Amino acid sequence: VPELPDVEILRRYLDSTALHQEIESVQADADSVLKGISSQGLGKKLSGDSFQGTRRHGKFLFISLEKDSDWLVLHFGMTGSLIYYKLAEKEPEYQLVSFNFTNGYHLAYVMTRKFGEVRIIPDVFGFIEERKMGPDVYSQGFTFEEFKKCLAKRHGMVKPTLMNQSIMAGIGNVYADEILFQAGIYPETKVNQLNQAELHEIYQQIKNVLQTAIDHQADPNSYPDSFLSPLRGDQDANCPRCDGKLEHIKVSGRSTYYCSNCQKKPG
DNA sequence: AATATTGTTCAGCA
DNA sequence: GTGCTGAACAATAT
Repeated sequence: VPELPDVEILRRYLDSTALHQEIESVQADADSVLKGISSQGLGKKLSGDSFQGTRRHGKFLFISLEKDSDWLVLHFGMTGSLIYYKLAEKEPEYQLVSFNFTNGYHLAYVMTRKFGEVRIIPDVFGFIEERKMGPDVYSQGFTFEEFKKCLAKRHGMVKPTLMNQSIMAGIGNVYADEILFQAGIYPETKVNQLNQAELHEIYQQIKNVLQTAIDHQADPNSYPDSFLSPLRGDQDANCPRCDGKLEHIKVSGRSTYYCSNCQKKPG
């Protein structure tokens, strides 16, 4: 689930717990998530240094260091999270990497499935370029004009387009459904069939849905009653807006929830 | 006990 | 070359 709002909450969590503390050692399951560096290499790189600050682009979290100019990169795949803890008996299950601080605390990078990424990079901008990532949809610079530029000459279905990180970065399966539900757009609508009003509504709902999710700690259980995401997987849930039956289909291979009454097929 | 789930990458096709 | 779609990947919960 770690999409933009989840990663933003993890970023703030790290900011409020693990900055400016000397790193004593690092343990890492090298086979699973470490990329381009060994467990020992990572330990050697970070030991004696400390986390200085954080940045986020899409679903990637970047951590700057106080002594070294390189950055630590974390991607949380589908099931990743961070847990800051002190006592050894509190060590979380499925901890793949542990940053151990001299004050006795640990920051755990936790993940049940192993689709994640932990690496060291020289600079954030170069990494974003190299991965061909589109603009971060939560940043100030992501204006309606920018959004329209991203969609220019696109012909695919709107849902996979919103989820394509090389077009725009941050939206995943769950929030794509939420954005299109709030905007009243059928998920398989072709991008080139959207009119100006529909494009603008989608743009506004990107901003609105992500901000609302962040304001609620990316916890679906606390989202407003008008939201669709808390109802995912609930077999007999009805549409929060019209009380009609919610549909569950596959779009481009991904599980998709929508309301056939509120989100009409075009044409 | 099959099946659904999540994000990214990549094969295959237009 | 380029864009689009869907399969594959790991491991758990149901």
